[in-house]
Amino acid sequence: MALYQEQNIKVYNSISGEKENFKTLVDGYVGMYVCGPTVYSNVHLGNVRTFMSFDMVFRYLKHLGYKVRFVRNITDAGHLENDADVGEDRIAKKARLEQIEPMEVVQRYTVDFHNILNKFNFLPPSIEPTATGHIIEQIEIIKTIIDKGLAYEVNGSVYFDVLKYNETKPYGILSKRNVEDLIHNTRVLDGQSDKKNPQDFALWKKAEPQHIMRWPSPWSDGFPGWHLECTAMSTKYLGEQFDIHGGGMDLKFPHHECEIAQAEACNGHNPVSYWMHANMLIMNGKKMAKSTGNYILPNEIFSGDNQHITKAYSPSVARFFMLQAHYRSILDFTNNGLLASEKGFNRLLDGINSITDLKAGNKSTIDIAAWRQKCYDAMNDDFNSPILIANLFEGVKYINQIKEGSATISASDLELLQNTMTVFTFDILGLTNITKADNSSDKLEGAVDLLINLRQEARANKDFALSDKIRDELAASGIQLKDGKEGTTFTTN
RNA sequence: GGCGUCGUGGCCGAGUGGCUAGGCAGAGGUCUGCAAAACCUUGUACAGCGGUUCGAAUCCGCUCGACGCCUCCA
Repeated sequence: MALYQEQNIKVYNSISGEKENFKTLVDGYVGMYVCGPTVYSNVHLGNVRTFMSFDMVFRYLKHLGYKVRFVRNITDAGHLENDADVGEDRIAKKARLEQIEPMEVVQRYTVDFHNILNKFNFLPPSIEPTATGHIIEQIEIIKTIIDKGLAYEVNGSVYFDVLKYNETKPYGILSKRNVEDLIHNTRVLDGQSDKKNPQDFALWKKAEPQHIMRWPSPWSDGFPGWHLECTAMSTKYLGEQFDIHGGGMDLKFPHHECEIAQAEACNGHNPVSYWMHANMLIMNGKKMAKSTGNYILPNEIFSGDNQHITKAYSPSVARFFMLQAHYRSILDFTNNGLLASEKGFNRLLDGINSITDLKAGNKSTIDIAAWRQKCYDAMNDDFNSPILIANLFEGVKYINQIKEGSATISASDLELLQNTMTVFTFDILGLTNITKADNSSDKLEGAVDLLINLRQEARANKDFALSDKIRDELAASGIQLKDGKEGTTFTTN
């Protein structure tokens, strides 16, 4: 029996606004699509948070024994500067600014994206398709929607007819908007005279003569609309209906709303069982966004080279910081928050790393099985990582109590404790055991051990001037000695 | 203006109609030659005003405030 059959998983569905029991379309399998980045500049920390939330979801579902096909696309074309649908393609604009080929921009920032995600210990998705690799599929969908009378062509561009669609299927079910409001509240921008109505959106755009990124189509040489890419790729790899569609909260409208409309128009049914939206990472109380300049790059966190932070933080500390908040909550990025997370994370690792020193007794004074289930309950409740982390600290408390002798544990429970701590911390939360890796530098360890021994001798001889000199000078070069019951250890920073 | 989310103790951040979130910081203690570290214990709370209820910080209404979306954005 697979783990997922033993657990009662609830997922918050954006479309209903409620936590729902998680039931997959095909038993044992999960199809999950997440909107990936537009690769026109370096990925910032806010982007990372969204992808990290779904990395955690992916990891947990896999842990539960589901066979998960996780598709996360790369948007490498079709993303317009503004939604009047008259803007320039973002990639093409960047290419012209930097005097390089559009695909060079795509390549550079795709590599950057993967590098950053690797540093954060992301699992690779099952499939990572690109928009430009699916032009044919997108054209086919447009043809179908036109045939059904829900899209129209004007001057080589094709637009989705929102009002026509709304006559049979409600437009706005995800973002809780109605077309009436949209008509009254959509800003009228210059240059969108091609559209019948301002709320219509582009499925295909004719390329202007100077536009470099272009593909042939029945309507014009041009490029596909942004919303259509995700419909084409999710349909191709996950089918007309699949289990989970994720993305940032800011994509709810219009992007995901348009996806629903396109899929309904093309295939005749709702494409997605569970819509999941990760909330924003903010800084200085404002949304982190490339377009406003209010953002921090992951590499700046690793190097400490940013005005908003006082020191460098490891990727795992940043990951821990973000997972300490629920994925549906807004999270405020602060230096104090990271400092607190760093200390807490180190405490968690110290606890885990000392499990191997614990000695089993005859019986357990702690109910490990119940505690383990609490860890599952936390994740089952809409992937509540903050509660899980609170439970892991409860585990650290158990470890310390056993170490101190105020609690005892049986051999089988000890194994369960260790397994639970490591599985949830490393496999599911995706954190890495950085202190262990750092201290495995053998040469340093040998040298410091020598000094530790010299200091012990000095202390035995009550030569505290020498012992303190060794301690202080090591500290000055970033090596901190820790006197414990079992002898002296050290950490580097 | 419309739609939506939120307002928790010094800070971050969960959750909940009655029963400890957790982390960091603070306080006390254990250990130590002294420290540091580590560990143990621990106080302070649910924006304001009304209402529902035996009971609300948790539900409802209003007020104030913050943020997001409504235009590209994870």
